[in-house]
Amino acid sequence: MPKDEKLNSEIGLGMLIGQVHRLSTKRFVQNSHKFGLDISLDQWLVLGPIWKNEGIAQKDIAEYCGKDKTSVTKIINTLEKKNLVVRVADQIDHRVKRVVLSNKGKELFLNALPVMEETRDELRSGISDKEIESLITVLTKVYRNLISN
Amino acid sequence: MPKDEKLNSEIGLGMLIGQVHRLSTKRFVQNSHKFGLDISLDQWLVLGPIWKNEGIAQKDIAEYCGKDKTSVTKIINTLEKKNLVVRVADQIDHRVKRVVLSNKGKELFLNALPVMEETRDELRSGISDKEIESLITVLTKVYRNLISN
DNA sequence: AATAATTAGTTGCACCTGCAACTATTCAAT
DNA sequence: ATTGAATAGTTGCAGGTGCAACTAATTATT
Repeated sequence: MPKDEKLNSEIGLGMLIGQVHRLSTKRFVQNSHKFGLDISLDQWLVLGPIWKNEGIAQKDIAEYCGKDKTSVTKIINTLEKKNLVVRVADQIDHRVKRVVLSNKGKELFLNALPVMEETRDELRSGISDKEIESLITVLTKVYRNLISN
Repeated sequence: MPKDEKLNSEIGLGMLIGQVHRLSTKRFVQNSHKFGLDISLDQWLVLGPIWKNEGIAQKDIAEYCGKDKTSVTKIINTLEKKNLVVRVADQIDHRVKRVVLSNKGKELFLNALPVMEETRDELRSGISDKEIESLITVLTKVYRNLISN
């Protein structure tokens, strides 16, 4: 049974979103390997706000990349195991932990930028900017439907 | 272009898709609880092809719902643990295992239909059919970009 | 000041995913 | 018929996710 037929007729929106999500995270990892790097999409997503805001608190990371705080805890665990970041206890509020990039972490982040580029281009290949824009517009509406409990 | 801007535009679409995916699977589970059921979106997705095609082989389930064969193996493990399906060895080709719904599985599938309906309606609330259609069209293009290795 | 409510982060459990390596079976080529 | 390639499914490992329950620290209430 040809994949395209099934696709047009019966595949639902939810399933389509799931497919695209899984395939694109997979593609990102594959591309990172092609560039000689070893980083997952989610690790990259967590690295981002730390790059932009050295010493950001974990709860703010969670907010930035829309992840659960437990997910952030665990991703930072693996980033710390890889010596890419360091947790520093806040000296004023002893509950919060501030996360800082190591030199290795900064290096990896910069090296991963082209991976992002390439993955993005592969995703959008043959699709006009106008189409991408409308995609983002509608997807954002769906997002808003979901985020409002 | 300043690095910060570039970063945002690069991450935008992928992150949005990730959010929508995670939030919608979450919403499905929440709704299933609201209906007094206990089923995950992925379990539902695997149940579907078995419902439509009693005795379907696992590799066909994987193709139908676009999942890895190992994922299918493990989801069917949990479905079997929940007594929703049964694996039956094929009498001709001893490699394949055919999966069959139990009565409990059939019942759950039917009871979960309204959960699907409701989740779908929540996702699409306030969005025109035309917009959804264009969303699916563009997303399908992205999908095709990704599926062609 | 003492108590209660919030907040940041962690942990354990159950589930989903991808990859590589593996078993067992069937099919193809000689 | 024997060997070799392909196929169906499983397993182990590492990672990501959500939920509930938990610790520790801070803030609000009285």
